[in-house]
Amino acid sequence: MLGELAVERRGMDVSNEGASTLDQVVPVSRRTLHDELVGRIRDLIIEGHLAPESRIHEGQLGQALGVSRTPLREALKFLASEGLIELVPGRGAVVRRLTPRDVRDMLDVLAALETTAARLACQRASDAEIASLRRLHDEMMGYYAVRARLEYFKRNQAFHAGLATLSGNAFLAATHEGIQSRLRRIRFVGSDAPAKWAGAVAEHEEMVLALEARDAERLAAVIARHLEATWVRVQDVI
Amino acid sequence: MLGELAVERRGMDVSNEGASTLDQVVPVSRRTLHDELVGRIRDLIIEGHLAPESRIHEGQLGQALGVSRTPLREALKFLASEGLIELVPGRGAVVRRLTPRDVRDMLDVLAALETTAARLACQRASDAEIASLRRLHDEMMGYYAVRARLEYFKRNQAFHAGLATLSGNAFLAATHEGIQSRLRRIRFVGSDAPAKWAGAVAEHEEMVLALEARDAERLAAVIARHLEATWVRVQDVI
DNA sequence: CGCAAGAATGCTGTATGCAGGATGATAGGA
DNA sequence: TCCTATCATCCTGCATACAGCATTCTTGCG
Repeated sequence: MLGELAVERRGMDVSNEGASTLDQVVPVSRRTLHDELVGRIRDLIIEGHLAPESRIHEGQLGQALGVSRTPLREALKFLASEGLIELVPGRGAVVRRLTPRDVRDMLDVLAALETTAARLACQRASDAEIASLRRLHDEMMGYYAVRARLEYFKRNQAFHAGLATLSGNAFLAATHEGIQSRLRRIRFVGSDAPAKWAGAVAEHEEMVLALEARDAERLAAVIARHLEATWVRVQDVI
Repeated sequence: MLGELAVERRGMDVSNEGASTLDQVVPVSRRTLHDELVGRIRDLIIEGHLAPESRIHEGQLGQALGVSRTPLREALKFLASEGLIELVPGRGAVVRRLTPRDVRDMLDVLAALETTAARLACQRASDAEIASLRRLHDEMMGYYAVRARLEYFKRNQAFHAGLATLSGNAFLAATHEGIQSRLRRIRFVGSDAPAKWAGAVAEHEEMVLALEARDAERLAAVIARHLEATWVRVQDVI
C-alpha cells in the first residue's frame, strides 16, 4: 500500500526568466519539503490510500516517503488544522472519517460560499474572465462527451474553484478550495452512475448561461440547486 | 516582551465524574503540550504581543515558553494552516499582517456564513436556545451599561459564535469561529470609540428581536448591515 | 477453558545535534 | 563617503536519540 512513495526534493525553480519589468515578478517558489509532504499526504488521504479511521504510523509512512519523522510530524500537524486528520494524544494521527452529517454541513457551507461568490462574480468579473470560465466548461463537456470521467471531474472542480476566484475575494476562494478538496473524494465516487453524471452536467450548463447573462439571482439559485442535488448524488456512498 | 511565558504542563483532567450512564461520557480531554502551545501562541498574536510582519524566533520563543524547538515548530505549522502566520522557507515563521483587503474579504465571508446560520437558526433552534442567547445578550448589555469594554467584547464575540452554533451546523460554526478569531484583534481596537460602540449595541438588539420572532430574512438583513457597519468601524485601525 | 494481571514490545512526544543557508558586520575599493 | 564583497555568526530545517505511555502477548489463576 505504501510502496514507491519516496519524495523527490526539488531545488529552486527559476521561472519567469524573460520578464522585462520587475513589477510583476513572481517570487521564486521553491518547493520545501514541508509543502511537498503536506500535498503528498493530503493526496494519499483524498485518493483513499490512507483509509478513514486508520492510524498513521509515523515510522512506516516516513520510511515509505524517504523522510525522517520530524518533517512528517510537522506536515501532520498542518493537515490536522485543515481537519483532514485528527490528533489523538498518545496515539498519534488518525485519518478522519466524514459522517453524512459532516458532508451535509460542509455542502451547506459550500453553498453559502458559492452563492456569495456568484453574486460578486456577476458584478465584478470581466467579460474575458467569464469567457475563460466558459472555455473551461466547454472543455469539460468535451470530456463528458467521450466519458473521460477523471478529466471531466478535474475540470468540474476547476470550474467551481474558478467561479470562487471570479468573486475577486481571495479569502473566499481559499476557504472554498479548502472545503472542496476535503469533499473531493466523496464527490468523485458519488458521480459514478451515468444518470447522476448527466444531471450534474445539465446544472453546469445552466450556471454558465446565468453567469454570462450576469443574472446573479438566477446563478445563485442554480448553484443552490446544484449542491442540493450533489447531496442526493453522494448520499449513498458515504 | 517575552518574559514570564513559561508553559505549565497539565496532566489529565478528569471531568464528568458523576455521569450515571456511559452514553454521554465525554472523552477525557487531556491538554496536550501541542494544544497548549497553539492556544498560547495564537493569543500572543491576536493580543498583539507578536507584531505583524515580525519573524518568530524559534529559539527565543521556545526558551521563553520553557519548551524545546520541536513542539514549538509543530505548533507553528498548525497555526500556519490557520493563516495566522506565514512560513517562509529558510526564514521560518512570520506573523501575518492583515491588509484592508484581507479584512474586507473576511468580513464578506463572515457575512455569508452568519446570514446562512441565521436562516438555519430561525428554523432549527429551540426556544430554550434562543432564550439562552438572549441572556447572553442581556449580560452583554449589562457590561455595556458600565462601560466594561473587555467583558462586553467577549460577550459580543460569544453572541456571534452562539448564533453560528444555533444553526445546528457544526462545520459552519467551526469555520465561523476560525475567521472570527483572526479578526478579533482588529474588531476589538475598532470598537474603541464610544459612538461606534453604541452603534454595534443597537444592531445587536435588533438581531435578538429578529431571532426571537424567528424572522429569518429580517435577521439576515440585520446581520449583513451589522457587518457592513463593522467594516466602517474598523477601517481606520488597519 | 476463560479471564486477568504483568511483562515485553513498539510507538509517540520531546529534546538535542548537525549541516546548509540567511543575515549582519567588516574591510577594501571606487 | 558610499558601495560592494567577503567573512563570521546565527538560525532554520532535518535527523537522530531517548523517555514515557499504549498496546499486545504471555502466563498464571479461577
